[in-house]
Amino acid sequence: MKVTIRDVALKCGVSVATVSRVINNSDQVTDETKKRVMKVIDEFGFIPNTNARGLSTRSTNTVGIIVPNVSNPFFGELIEGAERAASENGYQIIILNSGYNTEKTLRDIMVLQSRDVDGIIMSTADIDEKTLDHLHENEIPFVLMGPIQYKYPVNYVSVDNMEGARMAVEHLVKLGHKKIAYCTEKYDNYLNQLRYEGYKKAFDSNGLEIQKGLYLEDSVTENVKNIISMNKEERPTAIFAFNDNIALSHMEALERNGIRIPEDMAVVGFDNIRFASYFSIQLTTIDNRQEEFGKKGFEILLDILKNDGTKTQQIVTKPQLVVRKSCGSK
Amino acid sequence: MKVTIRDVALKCGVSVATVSRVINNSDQVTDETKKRVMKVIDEFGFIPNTNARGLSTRSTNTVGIIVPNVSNPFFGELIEGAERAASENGYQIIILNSGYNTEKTLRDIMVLQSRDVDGIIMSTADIDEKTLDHLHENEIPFVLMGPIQYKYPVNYVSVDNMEGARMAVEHLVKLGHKKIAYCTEKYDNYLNQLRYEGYKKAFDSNGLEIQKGLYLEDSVTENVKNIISMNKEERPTAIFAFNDNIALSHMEALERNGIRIPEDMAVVGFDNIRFASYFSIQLTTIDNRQEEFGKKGFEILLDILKNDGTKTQQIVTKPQLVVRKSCGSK
DNA sequence: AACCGGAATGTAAACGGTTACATTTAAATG
DNA sequence: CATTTAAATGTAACCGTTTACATTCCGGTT
Repeated sequence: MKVTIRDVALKCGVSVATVSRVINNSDQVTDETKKRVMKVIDEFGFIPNTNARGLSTRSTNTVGIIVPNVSNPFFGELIEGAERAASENGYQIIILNSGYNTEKTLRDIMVLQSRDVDGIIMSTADIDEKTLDHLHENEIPFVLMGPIQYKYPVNYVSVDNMEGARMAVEHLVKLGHKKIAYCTEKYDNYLNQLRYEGYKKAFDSNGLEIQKGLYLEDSVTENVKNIISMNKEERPTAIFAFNDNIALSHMEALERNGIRIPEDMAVVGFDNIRFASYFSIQLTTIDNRQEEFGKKGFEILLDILKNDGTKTQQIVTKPQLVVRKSCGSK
Repeated sequence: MKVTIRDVALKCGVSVATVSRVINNSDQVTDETKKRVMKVIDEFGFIPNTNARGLSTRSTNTVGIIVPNVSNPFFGELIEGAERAASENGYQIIILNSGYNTEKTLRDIMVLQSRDVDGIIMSTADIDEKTLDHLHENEIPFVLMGPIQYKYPVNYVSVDNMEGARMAVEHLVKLGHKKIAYCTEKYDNYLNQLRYEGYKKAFDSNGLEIQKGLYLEDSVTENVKNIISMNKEERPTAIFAFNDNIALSHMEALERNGIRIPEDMAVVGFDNIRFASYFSIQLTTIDNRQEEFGKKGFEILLDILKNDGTKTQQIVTKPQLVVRKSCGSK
């Protein structure tokens, strides 16, 4: 049977209130009794029940994290950063996997609500207006990982996506590329929009025109089939991929078709996932490691919780170009 | 303010018991009242509080998962499999990141206890005798992912590690290799022991002797330095790595030193992590994908919880060799 | 010796659900 | 129409904490 605060109190010959005071180390209990109670707590292996505690204090020292895919190391890093920061502050995290599904995301939020989490950290990948409305109406403290547009200001932390894309494409332009494909995967969202803006900006500021037919948003196989079917005139000499995963799968498919990287095709990604640095891959990309963001995200949340959450914070970090070998430079 | 079951009851003009029956869809409430209550629940956006519920039922429909490193996709997959299975059965999971730290693991277990989780799924990577004793004494239902030795039988699911290692090395032997290094990273544990057993077995059954000095357990840099310092006589022609991560980092370091894979050195890994299949990597390895295990693990746990947990289950799956290009065969 | 005040401790009502048991309701039976 | 019975609903105790408020204790003042 589970040992409760009452068992401890009984054994010590004190009241539950006193035991409660001891485990919350209140200063209004004698050292002598504190010691006595502690001894019994140890002896009994008493662990205070967090749920009961939360029920009475309305705070569970828990924050929820919702990501689209836990097995994607990109999000794994985000979680790790947040978990570490949380842990250091005596908070625990509950992780939910939304599977890139907005419906499930909303359900996940309710699950977290039903557990009295103090706040939520979420990736923007699977959030829609309805979800934001729900968060707003229910006055749930939350921080988003990624940029967002909404009728009210929200807390978020993100890299400057437009600028990152611009830098990536600028890098290609500086290397002499003029036909640069934009490869994505039907990411019909704000993020894609921002990065595409950056892509355009790089062209504009260099007085270049974007070729027709180089916005590729089908499956990788389709895109690559498309590319190899182009004649020398049309075929891009470089690819800017929406993210590293897309870059890598395109690289793989291209190589399978005898197109060498970087000799025949330069490639830049976005995110700088861990594998991008692997010797045999060596992807040039924009740094967007999530661990730091996870940490920052939690800190903002904590700030909201401790102080009051009246003002929102937006943190946008400056992107960094990581030059490796996939563009042939260096 | 948060809306409670009492608010709903009041508004409907029924008792809390009835509302409770509705949300638990008990069959002893009229369709008519059920409908009426439901409407108010919707209208109010009432979400039953899981913690309060758990407090009175002693069951939270939650299982905890403890892994050493969430940002490692190997564990990510494990989590994903478990999360999916849990979700399908109306369970939620709390994920804790132990950071390969046995002390933190024990603390994590207590955290989960304090939250009244129904059971725990854990990787064996950071478990010691003391932890197992704690689990045992506190009668916590748990399932381990990986093999284990303990004075009592425990539930676990694992690939047959010895057999997997044997198959991997056998593959190398069949390709004509006689000097095969065993590369690990101070994994001074049961898993390593098992895989090393398999390594030996492959030698034994083929009437071969293991060369001296080919058990490499330093850092990657050290190991590779060690290898390239060997003369043609001693230098291994193949590597069996404790896992894919170690295989990959050795491959990278070797290539950096001008040793080509597979021409100069054949490599086999263990685990078949996702990146092992990448075109430019093409690592031959033993399949040990965790998603299926996560699922199985949860199912065992569920079985323990629903029925009673008197008998333990050990599931050991047959390993599968995945032949790619890192050994030059094919 | 009576009194005071602050520190230590105790009492009991929350927190938001569930559920055994009690009660009401309504239909079925003689 | 009175009685029985089963179904629907209500009452209140309980799950394990916290905490406002009440009480006791004890040394210090007059």
